[in-house]
Amino acid sequence: MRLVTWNVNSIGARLDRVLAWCEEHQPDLIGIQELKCTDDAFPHDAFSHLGYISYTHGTGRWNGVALLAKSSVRDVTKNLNAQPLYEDTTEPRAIACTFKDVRVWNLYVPNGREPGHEHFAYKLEWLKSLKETIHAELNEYKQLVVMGDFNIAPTDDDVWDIKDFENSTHVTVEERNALAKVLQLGLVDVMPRSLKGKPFTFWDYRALMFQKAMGMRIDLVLATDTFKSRIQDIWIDREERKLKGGSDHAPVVVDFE
DNA sequence: ATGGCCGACGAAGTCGGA
Repeated sequence: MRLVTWNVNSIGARLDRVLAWCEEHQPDLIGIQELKCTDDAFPHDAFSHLGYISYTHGTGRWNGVALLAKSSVRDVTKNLNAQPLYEDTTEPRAIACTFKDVRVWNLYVPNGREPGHEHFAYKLEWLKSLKETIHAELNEYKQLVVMGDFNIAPTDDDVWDIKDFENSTHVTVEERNALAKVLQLGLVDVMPRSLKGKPFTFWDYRALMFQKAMGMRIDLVLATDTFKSRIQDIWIDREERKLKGGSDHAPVVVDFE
């Protein structure tokens, strides 16, 4: 079976690429982030032609997450338990489902903008609510995966050069501690295999960052030990990031069972 | 040392991304 997480940076702008990728790589379940479209505007038909049922959670211009499955799934959940608001709205950043015997959470963690920003405090609150949600889920599910764009580089090795990250988000002690609290519930950050170079999942569009190998590992797959033991391979499709008209994030592919 | 791109919205320029 094949499970994938991918921040597509607008499903509207990326539709042809995402369809082509799915056709070539045949994920059984793919979680995508940053839809930038409403549930109504989501291209359900285009995916159903490829055999996917799409479960979407999007409200428009920003954010948005979806799960696309080759077979029907159960217990679709949107939002975290007691998810904090941002500017009085519950943003569409979390969706979960039960796929066969595996519980899968697909996340788009808030960016944080800069340390000290209101959005940074929101990011930490959001991660706290993620911890509480996953804590509750672990009572029910042993085969659990929490994946998506975490907007956190877990260690200094997960960025091209930590010296370039002074006063930056994604690498602060606060963010890493908030992630560590989720892991302490009984999950492991499963390290993906890179097809070339360091196992980065994101390269900024600007300044030839991809060509200079200046990336970050911020798209993560967290798994319980019982699910991790079923993983045969986990790898980053950097080839997709190379292509013209691609997302700035690469798909992370989990082959299991 | 700095900035360098891209997408949505909407029709120019601003915001968000990380």
